[in-house]
Amino acid sequence: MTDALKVATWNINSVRLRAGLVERLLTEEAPDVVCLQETKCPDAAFPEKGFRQLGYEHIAMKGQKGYHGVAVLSKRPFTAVDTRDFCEKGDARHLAVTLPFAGADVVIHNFYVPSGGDEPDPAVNDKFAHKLDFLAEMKDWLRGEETARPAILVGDLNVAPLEEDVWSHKQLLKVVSHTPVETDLLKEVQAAGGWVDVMRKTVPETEKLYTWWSYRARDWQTSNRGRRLDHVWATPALAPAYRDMRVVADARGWEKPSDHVPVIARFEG
DNA sequence: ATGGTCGCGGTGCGA
Repeated sequence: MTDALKVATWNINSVRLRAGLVERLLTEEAPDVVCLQETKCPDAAFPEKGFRQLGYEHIAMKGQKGYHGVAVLSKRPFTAVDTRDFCEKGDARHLAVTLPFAGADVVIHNFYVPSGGDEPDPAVNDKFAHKLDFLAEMKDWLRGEETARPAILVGDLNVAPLEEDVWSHKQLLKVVSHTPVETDLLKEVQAAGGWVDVMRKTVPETEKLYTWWSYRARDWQTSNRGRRLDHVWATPALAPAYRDMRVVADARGWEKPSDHVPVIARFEG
């Protein structure tokens, strides 16, 4: 007997404003699990009714007013829900749900890593210092016991680690999201836990791959100055179950879009 | 050419 699991991740940039877009994704793609970031919504105001009506009856959320916020919508019940307060700032940037897949309990981590502001110098920019601290804490925590089991990590990591994860490696070397200090640190997080960057199993590192296009471009599609800020990782125990993934780039052209698009990964075991 | 656009909450801040 084989089991299949379709996991989506999407920085929605206000779940209340774009609940209709989430419902469109649920209807058109029917993922088993959707991890949302930047919900910008207190838990009491989360627009869950429409999601439940579409069969996503299991909802974990960690919201805060106006900023950040993560949530997980699922067709399958959770056996556990946890959150960790990275950097002890009280920010809503992490949720971990556990659910059954192929006879085992799989942990799905949903992350919203701090964006880091404009100036890539931790000495003068507290937001960039926070981002580096957050990534360092991920590196220390997401290893050993935490990664010795089947687990998936998704989310907006706000770092485009590879040269072909940005429209111009050279022009973005001093731009927050692609500076060497960040890309090196993100690769250390990956290596420390043995995490596999499964998106790059489907699209080789030599090919461009983006999940985000700025609102500031006149025409996102024509200028196509994208970055891969959203990621799907799997532990070595789960990586063999990975099948494929798709970046739903069309969603950048939907009405009143988020600046990020969904990534949907499929596992079979 | 080094700008530009969003969402939130309430006219500035974070992304």
